[in-house]
Amino acid sequence: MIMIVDKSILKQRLEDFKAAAKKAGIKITHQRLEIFRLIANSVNHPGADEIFRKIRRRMPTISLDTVYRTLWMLSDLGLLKSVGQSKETIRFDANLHQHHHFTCIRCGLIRDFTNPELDAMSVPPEAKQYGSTLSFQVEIKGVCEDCLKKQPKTKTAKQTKSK
Amino acid sequence: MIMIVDKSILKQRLEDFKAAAKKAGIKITHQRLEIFRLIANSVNHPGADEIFRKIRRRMPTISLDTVYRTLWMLSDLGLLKSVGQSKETIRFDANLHQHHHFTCIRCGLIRDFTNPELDAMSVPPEAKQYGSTLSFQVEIKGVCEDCLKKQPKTKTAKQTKSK
DNA sequence: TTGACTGCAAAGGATTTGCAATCAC
DNA sequence: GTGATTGCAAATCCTTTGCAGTCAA
Repeated sequence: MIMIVDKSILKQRLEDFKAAAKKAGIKITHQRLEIFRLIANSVNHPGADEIFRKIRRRMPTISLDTVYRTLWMLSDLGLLKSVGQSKETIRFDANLHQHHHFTCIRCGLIRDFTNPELDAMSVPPEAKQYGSTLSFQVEIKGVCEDCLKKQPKTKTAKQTKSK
Repeated sequence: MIMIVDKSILKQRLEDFKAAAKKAGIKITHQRLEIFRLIANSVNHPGADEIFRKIRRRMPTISLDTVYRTLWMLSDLGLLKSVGQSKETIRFDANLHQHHHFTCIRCGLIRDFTNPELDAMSVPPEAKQYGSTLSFQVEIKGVCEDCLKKQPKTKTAKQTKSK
C-alpha cells in the first residue's frame, strides 16, 4: 500500500518548517530538511530508527544521533508531535490538525483519521476535574487489514517495529 | 492526595488473578501476588521501577527483572493493560473496564475517567476502514491541578517519571 | 568568519536474558 | 519431588552526551 501525503500539504509543511526555523534562529541543514521532509510526507508515523535507515539511503553519512536531535528540535518548534504507546519506541507525526489514531496491535501500524462527530465532542467534566485540558484524542486499537489476512493468531508475540 | 481503589474492586481483581493463574497453570508466588496487588490497588498507573521500589519495602529481596517478568505475564493473562506515551516508560493499568485517560504533560500523572457519552460513541467509519477494532479510548492531555499551582512554565523540560 | 551543527564513539537508562538456587504445588 | 520461578549479573536495545571537526548564514 503506497500512501503519500498530498503534495500541497507537504509543501505547506515544508514552508512552515522553514519559517519556524528562521524565526527561531535555527539553521536549515540538509539533514534537518531531509528528516523533516520524510516525516512530513509520511502517513505512518515513523520512529527514529526507520527515519535513520531511510535517510541513510540518500545521505550515507547521517548519524542516528542527528536524527534524534532533529526530532526533538522539531518537536520543540511545534512542528512534530510524538505518538506511540506501550512496547513501542517513540514515533513522530507531522499532522498537527485535530485527528485520531488507529493502531494495529499486531504489527504496530498507526493511521490517522478524522471524524466530525468526534471533533465536535467536548471535554467531559469527569476529565476537567483533573486540571486544564489541551488536547482530546481518540485512540482506537484493532487489527489492520493486512494482519487480518496473515497470521491467524500469534502467541504472546512482542510487537514489532514501525511499518 | 491519597487515592485507593475501592475495597470490593480490589478483592474482585485479586480473585480474578487467582482464577486466571490457576486456569493458565501459573504459580501464585508471593512476588506475583504483591506486584498484582499493588497495581490493582493503584489509581495512578505505576511503572516497573516505581512498583519495584514500593514492593521492595515489604519484600527486600525482590528483583527488578521479576517485576518486569510478572508485569508481562499479567498482561498476557489479560489482567493488566499497559499505558503510556512518548517519552515515558511503560506504565500499567488494572482497570479493564471501558475508561479514558487524562495525562498531565508536565508531571506525567495519569488518571482514569469514565463518561457515558464517550462510552456511547461508536467506532467511526473512518477508523473502521483500517481493520477490525478492539478498543476505543479517549486520551486527554492537559496540566493537572498540582502542576497548575506550581511552575508557571518550564522550558522544554523532559517529562519526569510516574507519580 | 564563526557559532551552530554534525558524526563519532562512548555513556546512560530501561528492559531482557542465562543460569544456578529456590519455592509452590 | 520437580518443574516453574526467582535473584543475580551480564547483556541488549534505545536514546543521549562530550567533543573536535565542519558547515550554513
